[in-house]
Amino acid sequence: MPERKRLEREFFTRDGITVARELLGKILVHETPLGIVRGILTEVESYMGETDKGAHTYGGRRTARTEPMYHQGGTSYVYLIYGMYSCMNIAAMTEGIPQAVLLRSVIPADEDSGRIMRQLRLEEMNRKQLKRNREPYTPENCPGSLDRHLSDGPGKLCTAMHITRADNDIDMVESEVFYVTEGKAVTPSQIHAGKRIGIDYAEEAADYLWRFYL
DNA sequence: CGGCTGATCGTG
DNA sequence: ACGATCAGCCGA
Repeated sequence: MPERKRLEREFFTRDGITVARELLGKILVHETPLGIVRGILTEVESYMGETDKGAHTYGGRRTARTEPMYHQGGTSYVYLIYGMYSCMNIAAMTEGIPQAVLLRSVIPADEDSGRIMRQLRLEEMNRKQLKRNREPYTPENCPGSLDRHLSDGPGKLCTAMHITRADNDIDMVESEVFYVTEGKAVTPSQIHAGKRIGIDYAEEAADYLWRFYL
């Protein structure tokens, strides 16, 4: 199979809504010690700078944590949420304009990727089993929810693709191991829009249709 | 399938 | 103190 073309700077230096919609169907690639993991992006959300009450950068909050959102389009922004999960974003626009796209869901792009995602998610579930003093799951006896919900949420996506805060503030246009490539064709009619999830505190911004999914 | 809840820790 | 969440548990 021919190598897919990587997305260049021009793709990411557009507004956060355009970049979000255009990312659907593209392939997120992470080269890890376990092998290359490829996920087809199926759900994303836009976070639109200093005026978006749902965004970490609302009101111009520029701190050590939010700094990557202010960097040029194509920069990764990975942060810890609820003390135990990572969330992965890609910055849009140019330096100084803190728009970003939260990556909410992928499906494995090939069999190898599916195997790696399953292994990483299983390891994560077993760390919790251990703490609860329960028997670890095996690839055979694990609950069906593992496959049904392999990487269909921002935290699960990061676990399945081995994305941690070590991957924060990476330029995904230049990186050799963490980048996005062309994927499958998506037509406008395949793109659905809904309210963003988990930002009830954002008042009217909680109702904006800035979540996009296939 | 939908609703509820505890877990857990870096950040400001 | 507060989350851009998740899994497990419950009832329908």
